[in-house]
Amino acid sequence: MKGKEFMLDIHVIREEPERIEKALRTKNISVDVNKILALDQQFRELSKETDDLKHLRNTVTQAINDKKKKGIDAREDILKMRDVGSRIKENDQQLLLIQQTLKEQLISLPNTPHESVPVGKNEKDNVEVRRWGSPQKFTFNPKNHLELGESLNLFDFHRAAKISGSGFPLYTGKGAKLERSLINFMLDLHTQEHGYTEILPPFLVNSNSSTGTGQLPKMADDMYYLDQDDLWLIPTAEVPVTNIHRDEILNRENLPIKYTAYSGCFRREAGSYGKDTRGFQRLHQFNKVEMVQFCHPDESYTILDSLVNNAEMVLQKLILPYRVVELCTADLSFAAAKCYDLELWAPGEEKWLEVSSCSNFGDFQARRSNIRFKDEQGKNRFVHTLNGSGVATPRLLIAILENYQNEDGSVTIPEILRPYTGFDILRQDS
RNA sequence: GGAGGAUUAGGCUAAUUGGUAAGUCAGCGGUCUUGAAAACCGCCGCCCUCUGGGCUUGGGGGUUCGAGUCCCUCAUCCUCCGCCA
Repeated sequence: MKGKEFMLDIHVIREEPERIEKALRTKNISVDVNKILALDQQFRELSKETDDLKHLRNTVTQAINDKKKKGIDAREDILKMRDVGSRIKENDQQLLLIQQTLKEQLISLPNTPHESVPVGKNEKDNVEVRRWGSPQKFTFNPKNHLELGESLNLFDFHRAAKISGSGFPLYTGKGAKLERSLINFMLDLHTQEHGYTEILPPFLVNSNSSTGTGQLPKMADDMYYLDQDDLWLIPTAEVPVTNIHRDEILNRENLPIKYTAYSGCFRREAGSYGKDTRGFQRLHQFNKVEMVQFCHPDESYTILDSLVNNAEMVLQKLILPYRVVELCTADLSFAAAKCYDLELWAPGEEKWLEVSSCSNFGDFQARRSNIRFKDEQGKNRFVHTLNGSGVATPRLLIAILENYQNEDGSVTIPEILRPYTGFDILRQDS
């Protein structure tokens, strides 16, 4: 049995079952660790017994070989081994069954929160870390992004619904150009100033990839699935980009490896109908620039801070007011050990909108995906993985339209974007 | 979609035509050295209840006392053909 199937280290569960149970409880997950330990125990006992049988077979089989070479009759040994062979086969089948059950249990266990994460019961216990910029004071009643976008002909949700259904964006004219400009601006920022290598990944991935980053098995209902080809539409570039190095041993000198990638993102949003669905707030398809890093275990929490800063720079260069929120234990995603969200202020909607989520996964994803490096002693160890949005465009577009709107209904383009858009203001008649 | 070839550990490469994976390079540790190189020794895929065992030749199955080797099946890559943006 190989260790790579496990996400939480079975050794850690063996040694500190209470700590794991307690840590998962802060994530609002109740797990019966004893059930897992019992399976593990059962597996190891039967495994030992079978290994002994195999040892017997190996030695006797070698003896048969020697006898045959010397011309001695070995029929008795062969007959004996026939029985041993069938017992081994039975045991192996039983072992496989136990192993599968154990694997199902382990693969469904979420990551444990880092000790520094504030313990909380729900999203209300998230902690605001800092704010940047100050919301504009309007001398008029600010419009929301839908009113602005429709009057400026930037997008068309009615026709999008005709083509695809609700929750799919259709950008038109300067709206489409603005969207493309945002993507290019962010990619240029991360590659030129933050040292990331640009990636343009596949948008469809197989089940192994989805399991590696932790989307499967828990999030299966939230992803689009193509039954005919057994492929999943990616909910984020995190999935294909992290899986670039699945089953690889990375060179220690190359760490940290930093990738940034644009991708379309596809989410079924099952169960979230009705809330926050207006306009660009929640979509089945959207664009996002993602940052992914692979690093030495000792560095991951330092790198998390810089990752958050990289994402913040997008918002600062666009001069948009935002706040940084640290998620409490209960609000952490399945695979995350620690996570910060960036939220933009939207004066038209009058609320904070999440545009980025920056997480450290520790060795959780690396363990599932078997991504390792050789450490200073030449031993293979799992890397740590991190990723963060840098950033998602729909809510960024909302914030730009609503923060940069003028009294006459026009919208000024943030200065940093103008080289990309080629225009500096959006007017009704242009 | 069809035909043929290929897949051995981090890389590269062997294995009596069925007899239980041999080497090499890189890397890590050690001896030696003022230091380095060279040389030599050990480690260098995974698991276990670790002075010892077991597993591992792309994945899964079969035949056999015994499979890298024979059979079936799937995956990936290469070449050719067909179709097509």
